[in-house]
Order: sequence, then structure tokens, then C-alpha cells
Amino acid sequence: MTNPVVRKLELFTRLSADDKAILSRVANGRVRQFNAREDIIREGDAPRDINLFLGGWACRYKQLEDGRRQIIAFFLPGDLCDMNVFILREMDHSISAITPVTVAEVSREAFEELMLNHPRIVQALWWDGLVNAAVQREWTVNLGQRTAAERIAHLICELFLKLHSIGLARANTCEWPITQIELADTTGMSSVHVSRTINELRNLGLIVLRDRQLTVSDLPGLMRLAMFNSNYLHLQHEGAYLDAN
Amino acid sequence: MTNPVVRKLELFTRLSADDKAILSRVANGRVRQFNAREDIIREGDAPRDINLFLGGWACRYKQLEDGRRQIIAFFLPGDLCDMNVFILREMDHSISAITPVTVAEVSREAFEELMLNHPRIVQALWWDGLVNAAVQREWTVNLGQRTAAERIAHLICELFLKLHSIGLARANTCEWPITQIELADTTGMSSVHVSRTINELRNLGLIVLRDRQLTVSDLPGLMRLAMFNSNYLHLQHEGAYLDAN
DNA sequence: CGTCCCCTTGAATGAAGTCAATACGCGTGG
DNA sequence: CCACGCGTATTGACTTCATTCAAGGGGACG
Repeated sequence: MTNPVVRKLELFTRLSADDKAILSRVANGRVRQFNAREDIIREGDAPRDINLFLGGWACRYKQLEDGRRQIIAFFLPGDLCDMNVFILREMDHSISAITPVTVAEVSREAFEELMLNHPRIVQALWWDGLVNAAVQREWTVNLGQRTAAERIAHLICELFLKLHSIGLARANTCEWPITQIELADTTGMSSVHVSRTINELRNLGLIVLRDRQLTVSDLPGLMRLAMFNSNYLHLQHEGAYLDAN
Repeated sequence: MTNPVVRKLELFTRLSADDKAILSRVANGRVRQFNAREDIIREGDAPRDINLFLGGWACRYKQLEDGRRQIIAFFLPGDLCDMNVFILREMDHSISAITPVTVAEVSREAFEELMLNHPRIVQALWWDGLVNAAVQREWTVNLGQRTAAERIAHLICELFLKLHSIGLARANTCEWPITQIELADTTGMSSVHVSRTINELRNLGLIVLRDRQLTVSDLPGLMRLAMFNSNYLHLQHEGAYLDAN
């Protein structure tokens, strides 16, 4: 089985055998496990290492004083988390496991050495960072402009495409470990209304969702409803022209 | 008058005379003017140069097919826009002037050369990028969790502090060129409701806003209302420990 | 078998959007 | 100079959408 980070970065550029070897070695360093719901880093902590997600789902979130919580991003296998946070003194948000999660901790030093000697990887990491920023922007649009049904539909499209791109979806189905409460905290609505909205999507024949399994019965329809434009994911292997090895 | 970019980057670290000279030189290269409301870059364009904002206010936005528009970020003097977009093939959003705007175009080559020879600047740019990402996350929280009044109050706090940090606010007043329609597109509400909400803040004695001039009469009160925590702006000169010249 | 968490559904409440009318400032051109 | 148009801001009345409150069902697990 290929390393999920390699798989992900190769969406953008082709890596040399050496690049891949280094990445796999780094990913096998200090590996840690977390239970579902367990915090991986908390707001206020001083960031130490770079985290590399190897398995499971996690999320970034912020919490207001009065308890309201907003999920800001999801992490899937192959994702890196805050490659450079060590520039900043303290975390301004928290990261929590949704399912049981496996992460590799990469020390700042190991990471910097890697960046020094592997320009192709650096470029792929740049790309990854830019895509993450684009996703964050799209979430802003989602929360600001889309209706409840559009918001949920959009999120489903995004995660479904991302899962596909890293080989974690087959045909039109994938795992869906996110509870409706978490979905509510993601889309800025109440969990009651999430329930009703998902039912709406079901009744439109767009999705089937039960037992933590999602089937997208009509992806084009779902994308149309959500006004989903995948350009912001930059999945078109845009670094292909860099392939000259 | 110091260059606004220098002023901004020095929030994080101290720059050498040479660093500053280089930045000022780069900022005086190809300078362009835009009228209020004019687009600077449009979604779908291939990004060419890095834009450095020297004067005026601008915004990043995305538009849905049916016309709904979401403002995703504001640009103030000293801000850089998408230092690395040339990795991506095309823009997934647009940038537009709010007031008349002056920008310096920095070619990719000039920029890369600068990064190669000025590690202190590189570090400050990293910091800037991380802060921008943090701001984008906070906007996600804002749209997802805060009420109308909290949203507007939070945005005012954020911009007011940023303006202060770059010397564009005096005591408790600053320019406020943003129309209520733009504010509506920023906070995901209708312009009618923005009007009512601003009135609410006025009646609470928190702000005075007229003739494109904002006075924050009670900043602590405004921050309390918005549950504003400034940690995400990372304004505490966190790079001070790098000062050894 | 009971507890806990998650999901669902109904009914009442509340927040924000829409529609519409009016007012104000500003620039343009008669 | 005034008239007009345009964009912006304000205010009221009504509607729509989403939240809250409440109750009940179902599955997982000790």
C-alpha cells in the first residue's frame, strides 16, 4: 500500500523514488494514535511538531467562550497539519479526532532538512498549502451565501471528491463518520435542521446516508444543487509541467 | 514616510537596513492604479505577478453563478496578495478595489531572488501568510457561529486593530470606506439587516459611523459583544527572538 | 437491561430576508 | 442654478427560514 502522503502529493507533481522513500521514512517516525473525540492539539498550546495524518478523520475547530463551536476544516489521511506553525508562538485553534486517528509526528528539524534537499516535495507542499487556503475560502463562501441544503450538498461534494482523489471512495460510495452534530458545527446550523436538510437531499434522490456510509446517487445533481465548482480544489495535476525529472 | 510593507513586516521581526532597502525598491517597480470598484484580477485569469498593496482598500471575493457574492478578505496598505499563486494554473477568485487603489506589481523572478537572499524577509512573509490563514479561519467562525451584531462587531474590531497596527488609525477613529452592501456581502446578511444591526451598535454607544468615518467609542465593549479574542492576529511581535542581527 | 448518544419529527418561537417606500448626498447635464 | 438620476442608507410590514423545546425511537455498549 502506498503511503497516503505520497499519494496525495502526487496529485500535483511526480515524485522521484528518492522523494517517496524519504516521505515514507519520515511518516514512519514517531507514530501516535488518538481515540475518537480526543484532542490532538489544543488552542493555547505551543506547537512543537508537524503532524502528518496517516489514517482516520480529524477536524480543526474553534470554540467561543460560551461553548459555541465551529469546525473549520477536516483532515483526511495524507493531510499535513500546519507545516510552519512553529513560527507562531501558540495555537489559535484546536484539532480533534473524529474517528480513531493515526498521526506521524515530524520534528521541525527533520522537516526542514527534508525541505532543504527535496525541491520537488517543497513545491508539492506549497501546492497543498495553497489548496488548503482555497478550501478555507470556499468554506467562507459556503457559510456566507449558501442555503442550508446547498451548504450540506457542497460539503458532501467536496469531501467526496477529496476522498476519491486519495483513493478512499469506491464508485459512488465512501465512509461518512461525521455525525449530524458535527455537521451542524461545520455548516453553522442546528443539528435538528441538519437532520431535516439531509432528509431533503435523500428525498431528492441525491444521496443515501446510513450506518456511517454515504452513497452519492446523483453527483451531477448534487453539484448542481450546491453550485459546486471544483476549480478551487486544483485537482487537475497542475504541476504536470514540472515532471521533467 | 516608511513603506507600508516594511511597516507591516516589522510587526513580526526586525528587518536590516538592507532588507528594508530591497523591499522599498521592489515596491517602487511597476506601480499601477485602480479606480474604486475596478477588478484587479478576475477568477479564471492566470496569475502573473505578486501584487503589493501600497494604498487604498481592496477585497477578495467569489461570486456564485446566480450573482450571490461573498467577500472573503480585505486588503489594506502593506498587504501582499498571493505570494505563490504562480504554482496554480488559474485564479479561483477575484480581487477588486473598494477605494481607489495603488499596487506594485512584483514579478515572480524579482520575488524569488528576494526570497533567496533575504531570510529575514522570508520569515516575515511566512508569518504574514500564517496570519492571513488564521484570519480566514476566524471568518469561518464568524459566519458560522456569531449572530448578526456579533459578526459586524467582530469585523470592526479586526479591521480597527489591523489599521492601528499599520498606523492607519488615530486614537479611536479610522477611515471606513466599506458600504453597507459590501458589509452585507462580507457578513452573509442582507444590506437591510446590516443597516439595522449597525444602528443597534450605535444605540449601544459602541460606535459612531458616518461620512465614511468610524469612531470606536467603546472598544472593550465592542470586543466583549463580539467575543473578540485577538490572539489569531498574532500581533505580539512574536518573531522578536529572531532579532539577533 | 438500562444508559448514553445520535437521529428524527412536531409545534412554537425567533431571527433575518424580502418588498416597498422614502430620504439623502453627489455628480451631470440642461 | 436647478432638475434629474444614481447609489446608498433607513424604516415599516410581512414572509420565510432556521432555532428551540420537547418527546420518542433505535443502536451500541457496559
